[in-house]
Amino acid sequence: MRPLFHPAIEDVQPQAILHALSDPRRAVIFARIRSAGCVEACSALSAMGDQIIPKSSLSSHFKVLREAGLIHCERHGVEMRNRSRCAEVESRFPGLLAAIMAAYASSIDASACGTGE
Amino acid sequence: MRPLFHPAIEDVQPQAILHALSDPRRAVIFARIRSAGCVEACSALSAMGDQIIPKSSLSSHFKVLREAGLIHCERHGVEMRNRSRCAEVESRFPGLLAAIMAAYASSIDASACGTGE
DNA sequence: TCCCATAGTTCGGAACTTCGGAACTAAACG
DNA sequence: CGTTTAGTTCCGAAGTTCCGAACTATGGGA
Repeated sequence: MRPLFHPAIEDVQPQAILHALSDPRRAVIFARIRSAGCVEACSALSAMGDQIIPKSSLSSHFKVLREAGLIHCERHGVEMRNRSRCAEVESRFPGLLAAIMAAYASSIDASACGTGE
Repeated sequence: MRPLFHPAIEDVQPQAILHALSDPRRAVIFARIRSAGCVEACSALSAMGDQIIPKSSLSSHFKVLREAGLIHCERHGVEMRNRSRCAEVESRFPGLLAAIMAAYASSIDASACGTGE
């Protein structure tokens, strides 16, 4: 297929990161890759809570995360290995990812107090 | 005219903030309101560098920022006074705005510093 | 080797969002 | 009351996102 494009860390733009993470489903995908440390296949992420994300949507979410500079994707046999690029992003934009992920975590906490989700 | 809607701080969602600030023009508008401390009229912001933002677009950018919980808008005579809600947002999502604005500032530095995109 | 299964990508159309000009509303002032 | 200034609403064009169907790439058997 075509070689996957990954931006150099110095070309990563804050608006791309914010846009990528402004979709809650992408934020969850990224959170999982980030906390899994290094590797997670796309298919492992298709079931998200009670809803299923179609493959084509998942693929484009991964593309957005990749092109924003948030993850690194590499083919390994038949599946894709996804690593977060947290360390690089952290050195370019200190505190950004931590603050964003903490904000999501606290808003999930808050909504868990009342309703399901 | 209409009673302007402002979300309560506990209803503010991180995805709305990220979405609002993922547009560089809105980020610049917000940065100016934030650094001006309290008040800035819409019209003061229509000239942005070399490009002019039409009134209707500006109006909807303000609406997005307001509904994301980032600014407070109030009519004063014929013009609008816009205050940032930084302190409230900071107490709900500590470090978030600072990290985002610092990221933008550093990416502007980097692009001003020689190459440009 | 060929065929199949699995994992992801691309295509394309429907649904949604954003942009911006023209028309509108609201307040201030003569 | 008419005019000016500041901002909003309306609406069509342009752009983006979503997701099913068709496609491509890789690995494993017969």
